[in-house]
Amino acid sequence: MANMKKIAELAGVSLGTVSHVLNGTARVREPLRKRVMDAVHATGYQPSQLARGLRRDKTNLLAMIIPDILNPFFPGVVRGAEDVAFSNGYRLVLCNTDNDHGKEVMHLNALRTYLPSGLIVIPSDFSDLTAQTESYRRAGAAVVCVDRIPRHWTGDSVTINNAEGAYQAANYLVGLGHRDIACITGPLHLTSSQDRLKGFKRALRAAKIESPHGYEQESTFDRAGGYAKTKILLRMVPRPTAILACNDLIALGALLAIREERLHCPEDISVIGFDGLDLTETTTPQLSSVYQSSYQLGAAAAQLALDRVADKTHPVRHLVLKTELKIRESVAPPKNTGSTVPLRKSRAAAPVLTAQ
Amino acid sequence: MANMKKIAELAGVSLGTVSHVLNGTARVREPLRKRVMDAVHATGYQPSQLARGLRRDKTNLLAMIIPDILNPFFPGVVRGAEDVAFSNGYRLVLCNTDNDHGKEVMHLNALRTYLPSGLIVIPSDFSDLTAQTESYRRAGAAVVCVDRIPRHWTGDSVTINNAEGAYQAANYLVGLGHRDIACITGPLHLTSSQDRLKGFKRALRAAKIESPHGYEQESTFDRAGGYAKTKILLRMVPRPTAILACNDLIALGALLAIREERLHCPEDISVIGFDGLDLTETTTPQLSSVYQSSYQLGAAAAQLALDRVADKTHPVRHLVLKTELKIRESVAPPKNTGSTVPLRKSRAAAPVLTAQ
DNA sequence: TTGTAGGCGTTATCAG
DNA sequence: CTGATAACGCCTACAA
Repeated sequence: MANMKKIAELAGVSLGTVSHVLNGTARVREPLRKRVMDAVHATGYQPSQLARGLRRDKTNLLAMIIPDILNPFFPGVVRGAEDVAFSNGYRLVLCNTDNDHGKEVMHLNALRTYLPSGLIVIPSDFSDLTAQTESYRRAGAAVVCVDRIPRHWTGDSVTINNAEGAYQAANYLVGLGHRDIACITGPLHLTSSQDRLKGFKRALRAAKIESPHGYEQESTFDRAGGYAKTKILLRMVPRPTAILACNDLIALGALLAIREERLHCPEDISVIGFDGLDLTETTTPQLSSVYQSSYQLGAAAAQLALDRVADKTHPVRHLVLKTELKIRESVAPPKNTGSTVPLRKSRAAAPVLTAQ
Repeated sequence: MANMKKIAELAGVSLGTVSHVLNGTARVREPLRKRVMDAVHATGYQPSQLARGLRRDKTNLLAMIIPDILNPFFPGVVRGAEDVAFSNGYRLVLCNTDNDHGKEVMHLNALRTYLPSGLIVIPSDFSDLTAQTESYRRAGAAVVCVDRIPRHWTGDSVTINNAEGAYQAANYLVGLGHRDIACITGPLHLTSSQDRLKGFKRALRAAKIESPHGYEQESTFDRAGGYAKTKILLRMVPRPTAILACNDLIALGALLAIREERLHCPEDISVIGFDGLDLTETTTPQLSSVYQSSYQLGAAAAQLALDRVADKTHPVRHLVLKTELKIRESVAPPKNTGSTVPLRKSRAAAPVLTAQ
């Protein structure tokens, strides 16, 4: 592989001049410059990122740490980050933690000595990352925290407005006439889960609704959890007429449990999910959901990181992206308040409604 | 950040000894060894991957190039590769090409000078990669091609048995009594698409079925393509009674088009997808599909790469993974041959069948 | 068994 | 404006 020395020989200039031409670090006279560039093109020379990084104390790598790319929420985040990174000449090193703090630390340690310019991290469930990430900052890397923010986090961050999103969803159900509204939350040690629950409760409080104790069920962020918790909810008296599922996978499990109990969504029970994944469009009924742009989340995070690379003294920013309530087929008024025609009419076997 | 020199000072030994201890490249006497390790632990020292890579002419990075992580097929591949990489001490640099050969080349060029140990690539649609990847081989990297194999590819590769998978699916439809079977293929410049079509045709030939010309529709590998092509198919005379969609997203589009035309799957028309994504379980009806393990695909690719890193002289391998036909709700015998009870009975509004 | 020194490919500093 | 030259941190002959 060609190196600078060879280019210098070919162009008949010194090594330093080649570097100056390549980095624009000094105004080199045109004839020399051209000779250098010709040699570069002739050989297909590309500078060694390894040597460059070693010398500059920094590479064009961004470390990205996420729980699990198999969870359909995360590909969007990764893609958003990669696009912004790529268009700025950076590359992404992707690491999955499975929400395992040990793995997270291993990745963090292993990548630091590559001297990435930035670190974009969606923390594993239980982690307090300040210790680990501090060493990145010391190494000059820009650290951005995404989606879930550890307590006491002081660096840049991007989240969505979890509380507001949940509030709007719950409020919509209230507006439809629902009074018996349950919530299946995500793991409550996550800030995002906590905030969604807060928003849910605020909506109920505003409507002066008091829920039975078991109406709030904590679940894992997956279908199995949603299924299990819904089974519990469906056995409660009074049975809830609506469920706010704090992510779409939970909602998927809820739909499954509802069908298995020979109930119908939305006629017997309404369901709203959270995230607005593509799969909400292909379920039956189509799933209403609090949409958030995972792509924007990732893109914003990468941009924040690159901004900080460019200016270390920039004041810390906490970006909060908006959610959007997308109502599809999975919600309807409760049976006993027949104020509105149900949204789905095509299913002949649907239970007859009391009004209209 | 601590470096080897500092460790040497702390332990009161020479720089070379530290290196020997760390790399096990010479048998260092225990007391010295211990002093070195103590210093390492005390400082939390980790060797600079940049310097090490520069010196060794190779890093513990694997470059992974895929079309688009947002396509639900690819996260599994990435995860499989990352798991194998991680458990062997390697990290993955992830690049999306959007099937854009230009982008692919940019990524390839940008990553080469990081001296990754391996390159795992799912080629962009049109690319002949031999030129690009040759430079990786020269740089000592192990190159593995996954899922789609360029013509004339001579290196290691992993694919699935596309032809056999499609054959089995088509054959199953034939066995059910279908004679009017259409196929919506992926882009036919991809080997995977070609092979699936071949398998489809072989099954029909074996059953002595001759299809009208338009029964083979070429589509992009997405929902929109599947939707559009299905619309075309549904207007043909005779209308096909079954469709083999060459991936699940196409099948999703087919389901949508069928519903929009007020037809029913599987009563009016059967659909089988390809890939066996999770989403096939949550559609209505649940989608039958030719399952392949994207995770295994990625894991095998990474393993092949690491094997070659360990032994450059290993003979070239072409792994071909098996598919498995998963029959769910989206297939039934054609209406005019009432040999079997349809699989779905729950929908009251379903058209009456001619027999049974 | 341990220490020394050269060099991997860059960049940056500093004379000319 | 151009050219030497010294690091960056590590590995590895080779010498002791």
